[in-house]
Amino acid sequence: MERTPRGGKELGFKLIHAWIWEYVLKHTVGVNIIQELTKLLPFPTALQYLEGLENSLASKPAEELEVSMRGGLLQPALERKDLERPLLELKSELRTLLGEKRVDAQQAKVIRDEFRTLAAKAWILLGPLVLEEFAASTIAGKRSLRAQSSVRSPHPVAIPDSEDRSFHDTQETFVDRRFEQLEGALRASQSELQNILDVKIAEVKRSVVVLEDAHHSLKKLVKDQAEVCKQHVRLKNPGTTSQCLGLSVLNLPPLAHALGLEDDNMYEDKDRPSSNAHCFQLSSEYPHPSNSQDPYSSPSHPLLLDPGLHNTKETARALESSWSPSKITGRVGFMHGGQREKRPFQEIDLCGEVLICNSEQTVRECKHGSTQRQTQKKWSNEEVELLKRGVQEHGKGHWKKILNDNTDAFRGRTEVDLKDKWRNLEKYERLQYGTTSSLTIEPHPYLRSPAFNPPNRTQYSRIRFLTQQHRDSISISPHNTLDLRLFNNRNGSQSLDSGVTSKENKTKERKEKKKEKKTNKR
DNA sequence: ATAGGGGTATCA
DNA sequence: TGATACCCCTAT
Repeated sequence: MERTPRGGKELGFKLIHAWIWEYVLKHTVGVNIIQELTKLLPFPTALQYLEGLENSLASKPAEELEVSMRGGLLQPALERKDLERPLLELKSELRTLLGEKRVDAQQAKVIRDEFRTLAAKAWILLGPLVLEEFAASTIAGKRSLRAQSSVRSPHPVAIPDSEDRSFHDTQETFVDRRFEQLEGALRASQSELQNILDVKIAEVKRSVVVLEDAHHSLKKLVKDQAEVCKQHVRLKNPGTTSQCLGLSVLNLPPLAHALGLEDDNMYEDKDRPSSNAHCFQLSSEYPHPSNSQDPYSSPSHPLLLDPGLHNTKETARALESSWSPSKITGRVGFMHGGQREKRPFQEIDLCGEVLICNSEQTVRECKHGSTQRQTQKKWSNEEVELLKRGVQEHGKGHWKKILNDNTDAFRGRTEVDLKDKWRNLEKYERLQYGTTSSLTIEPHPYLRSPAFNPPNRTQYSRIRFLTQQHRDSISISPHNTLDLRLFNNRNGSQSLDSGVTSKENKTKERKEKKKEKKTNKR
């Protein structure tokens, strides 16, 4: 039987060694670790394995060999994942040990043993590839061995050319040189990445400045506009002026702190904290972002502009003409559909210039001859208890049944009221429905410090609206200058007016649509 | 009839 | 003044 030339075995040895090192290098950062590993990696197991394979190869006819290889004799016994995980674990352990510079003999032995096992496994994984080269370089022409493994080495190993001096180098030199190459490449890519990162950071910083400027100018604009609006629109409840003009958004915390701001669901009601107290309780777990080390702490939300469109002078006039005070006085006490037992209406001051209209909603009501808003009626404890019992009995969603069960207690309420109340109970008292025992207060998963109160539903919907509305008109040009098409050249008022017109048109369209519907019904 | 979006009166 | 409680509208 022909003995395999010595060179073949050396090559195989080098290959697997180099591969292991490439692998380790790829997953390791510190040079000291690599140095330490060098001492721990004799690979005797792999060597033995190789010798065993060599012998069995030498004693078998070629056809049989090929069959057995195809049949899976040399197929990798491991998935790469299986190899990777323990190696990574080992690596982190090594890093810890080396970081403390206390690798005692016993620890070293454990590590060495584990690495031997891994090396053996690595050999199994790499076997077919190595053998292919092995066959080609040693017994070329005599045997045709082609490993049919579908598995490829994750890190292809450069096979030293036979003319290359490195082929004759000692094992250590070979590996060392490979390290230098790889380390150099690593360093180069790292500095390249750092450069890219620096450029990006600079860009972001510039953008932040631009956005802050924009924010300030927009804020000023909003305030000015708001002053104008206030002069022309008198609200029924002056306390809600800011609310109706959307000025509350001006007081928002820096939104960019909010993780996942882009996520629309973030500020959904279900995600809101049940109370500030609860927030406070949770704040220790989730410190306020301002406590973090982030040097790019963000400015406030850049698009905090409320056009206050339906509260402009024009709108106010339109409202006055379409909704005369006398009409309203006449309508007090109107029974809406006759289905609901009305509670007494609120006194409305129609004298002078009090304009009782805060929103489109009210406009619609007036236009269609509906009544004014019901006065609020507080839910009594009894009612709430009845509602809870009803939900337990009939289940959530069967409001009519619940209402019919207690027509007296729920006098003046509709099934919709029950539904709304239950919604609030769920929302703010974390009430669950179903079994009796589940009617409890549960800790809310929303985690936020009290210093950061997310915008409420109204605020958020405004922000969303405004962001959408102004997305096209405000943008950052490629030259990092703010493109304030809407506000440039002191044409702000004009541009804004045109915005009003379009908004009014939309409102008109809606109204007309409604009219059409009504007439169609008739 | 119900669910869910949304406005606003009122509370703390 | 922000947050909640209550009420209203409308698609399904």
